[in-house]
Amino acid sequence: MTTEDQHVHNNCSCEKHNIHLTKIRKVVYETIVNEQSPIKAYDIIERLRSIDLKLTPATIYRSLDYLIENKLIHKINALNAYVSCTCDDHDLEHQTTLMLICSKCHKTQEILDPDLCNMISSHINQLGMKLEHNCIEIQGLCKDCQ
Amino acid sequence: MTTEDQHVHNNCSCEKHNIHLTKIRKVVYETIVNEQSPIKAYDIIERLRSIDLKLTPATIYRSLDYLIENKLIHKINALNAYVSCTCDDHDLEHQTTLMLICSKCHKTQEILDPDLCNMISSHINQLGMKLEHNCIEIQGLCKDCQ
DNA sequence: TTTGAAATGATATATTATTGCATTTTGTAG
DNA sequence: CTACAAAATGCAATAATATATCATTTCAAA
Repeated sequence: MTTEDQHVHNNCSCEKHNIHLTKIRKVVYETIVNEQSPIKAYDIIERLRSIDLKLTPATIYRSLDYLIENKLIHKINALNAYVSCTCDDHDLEHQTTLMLICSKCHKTQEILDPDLCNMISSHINQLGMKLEHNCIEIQGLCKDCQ
Repeated sequence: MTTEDQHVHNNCSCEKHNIHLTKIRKVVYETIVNEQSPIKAYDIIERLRSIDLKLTPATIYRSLDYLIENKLIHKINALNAYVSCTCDDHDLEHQTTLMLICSKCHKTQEILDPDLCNMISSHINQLGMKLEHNCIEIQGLCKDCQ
């Protein structure tokens, strides 16, 4: 696999949103986008080493941080792995997403459900808390793994 | 602080539920229970070293695994830290709990909300997925940190 | 009391992530 | 264009989190 035959599927137009994808950030992002399921940081390093890009952990983690900050990817805490954001429209104010994670095959599915999120949000508001993080991880068994 | 003046607050009667708390598991559990917020594995080691109990990471992690399996504690993936379960009644079939986490002070609050959990559960069922994990982490800012 | 399973000890190592400082690249004012 | 400052990356070391393996000990049941 070369970088040339990879494509960025995310609908976000980066210029429009002041997102600055350097060569390194771009190739890290593409590696994540082209993966079927969340990929680990050191696996990204291996992947890129195989196409003769030798990046150190520091570089990778800096790219990951940037991509997370700019909501192009999510970190899945349950897996210590990274997956691209599949939201359709980054123009919309980003709302909290639900990240469904299969405990067995580790595939993820990101869903936007304003109603459910509003319920969660208003529920924790009653406790004096304010929802902040943009991704709630929910673990279960996917259709194929039950 | 000595182990003697620490008390286990969890309402679970261990004998009743076939939970076998050895001396080590007990002191690890008590260390977690007596903490105000989630504590990290290596901090537990330090805490116990200060009362002359020298335990290795392997031992600590084995205890943590046991306590998690038996639902006496939760691992907070967002923090890589461990907190005691505050559910009142372990006799009830364990349902999924919501773990509210303050992104700033890292304090947690565990809530049981059958309605909300049922909504989440039925929602992901529609996608062919089955809820499995017993704890959903939700990050935000607590009352004191806003 | 034997004995076998469970728990722990001990050591090494794997995995995940950050820090600090040097160097290079890039955007921009002059 | 040039020079400068800020941003990004290179590089090396190390921190932080977690597991594997095998020996030894503990403990409860037969």
